[in-house]
Amino acid sequence: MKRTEIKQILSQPQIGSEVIVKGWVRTFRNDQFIALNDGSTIHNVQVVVNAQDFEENDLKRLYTGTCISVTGKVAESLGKGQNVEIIATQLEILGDCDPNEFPIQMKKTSLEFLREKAHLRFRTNTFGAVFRLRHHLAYAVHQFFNERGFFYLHSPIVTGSDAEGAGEMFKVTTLDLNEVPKDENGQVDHSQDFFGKSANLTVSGQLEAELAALALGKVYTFGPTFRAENSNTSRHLAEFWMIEPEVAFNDIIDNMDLAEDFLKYCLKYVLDHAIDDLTFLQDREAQEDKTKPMDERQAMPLIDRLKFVVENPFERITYTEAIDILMNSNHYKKKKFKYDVSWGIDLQSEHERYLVEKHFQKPVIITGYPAAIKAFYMRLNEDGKTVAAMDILVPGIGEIIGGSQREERYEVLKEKCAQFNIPEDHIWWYLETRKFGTCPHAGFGLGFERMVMYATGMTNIRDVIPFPRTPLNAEF
RNA sequence: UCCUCAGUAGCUCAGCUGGUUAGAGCACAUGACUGUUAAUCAUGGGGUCCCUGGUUCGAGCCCAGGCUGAGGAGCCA
Repeated sequence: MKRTEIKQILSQPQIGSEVIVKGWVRTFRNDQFIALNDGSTIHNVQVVVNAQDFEENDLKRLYTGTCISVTGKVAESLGKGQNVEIIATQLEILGDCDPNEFPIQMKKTSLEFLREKAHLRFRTNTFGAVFRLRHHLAYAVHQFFNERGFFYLHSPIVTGSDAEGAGEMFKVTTLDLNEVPKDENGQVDHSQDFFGKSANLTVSGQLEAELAALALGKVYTFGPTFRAENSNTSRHLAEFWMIEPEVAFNDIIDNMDLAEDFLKYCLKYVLDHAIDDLTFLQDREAQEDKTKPMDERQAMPLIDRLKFVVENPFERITYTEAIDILMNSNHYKKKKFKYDVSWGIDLQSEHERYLVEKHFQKPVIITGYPAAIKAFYMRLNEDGKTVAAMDILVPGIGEIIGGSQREERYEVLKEKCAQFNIPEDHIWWYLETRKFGTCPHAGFGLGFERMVMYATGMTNIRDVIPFPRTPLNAEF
């Protein structure tokens, strides 16, 4: 007989049928009731063992974490906490779990502690819920694009390009680091390296996605991305997953529509497919909030927040309007901003938070940033001083999406390269697409973990990726 | 990288103005109970007070340096 997953037993119970369930003990209460979880759902199934039917020595091995296989009959529960339970007839211990060594307990443990036990934290309700939700979101990403005729493009992870300037890069080399070959100028001689030139881990698949979009029409990337920045925040990782759609013939308005539809689709998908896990995380957040001061608590419960985003249009404003709102705010007049506001500045975190969390209290799309503070490939507007860039800001997270209409005009792009000190021979292949059948196109980048944070309500990005890579942390 | 805060039992934490043998809850062991819901009750074992150095008659507590973690900032997704 094959095992039945707990999710199925709980959702479609067949009273009286014999089943085999396998999983990990969460609690063993009253020497009689096992709360068993197999990961298929946040919920446990209650297994009832009558002491006289089993070896006492076996029952003594049932600790939190013990892996067991149970044969038994599905029955209506006599207790109050559950509808069905399994009356055990056979019990096999598959894996013992010494409670004196196993660090995970059913009582509260801090996320910081569990982060140091990354190999075991999957066994907690919280991380079980988070990683099931992460899966659903990833699936929703592919489904969204597939339904709209996009092609999934695998952009390279190792790249010889260092032109994007999106951040510090991790070097990839097979040179002997103890005896690095040098050229006549005393520089590292990468001609002897694996690729015959210096290579790095990618910081973005965008440029490659543009190449493909200018032939396939609509593409998206969804893969790991690496930044060697020494960032120590709850919103940054050295290795994270990024989604980058790129669409030929789209302008900045189409781009905004796509991004808004995309976010709403993914959040609606988890509302429709993972409500149990969301409910657990919502309750967890509510518990957590009770320990916080009033002004740090969530204004809305998690599920309501997600529904609100799904059901309401995002606010769309220009950078210039954003600056006006900030300068006319009481907050500004009372000099509560640490950084001053004037046209031309890069918006600081405090400014973005004010706009999103205080002024609009909903997701906001800001467009038309000054050209000087944005990347070289963004399309110059007719005013000659702003670019067709867009950032989507959400409450609690800040920037979740950054995108733009791309500069498709060869001469303008060459001029921008010169302004940004990007040697043309480094990205000659990118420039060639503007020479051979160029067309307007647009795209954006979304940090997948930021979306997982928003959907789960988790407040530290290290808790929404299985094995977070951050400065000084690559143990697992 | 900068600023702030923290580090005490396996976990979550308390520890007064520097003063005798460092505490609680959970976990664990033993026993009781046996339809429990993070079961409950009783008893018990369990400590490199982050590390190094200093001040002091005396340091978990004060000082200096370091390590680690968290929050915020910058960079960004």
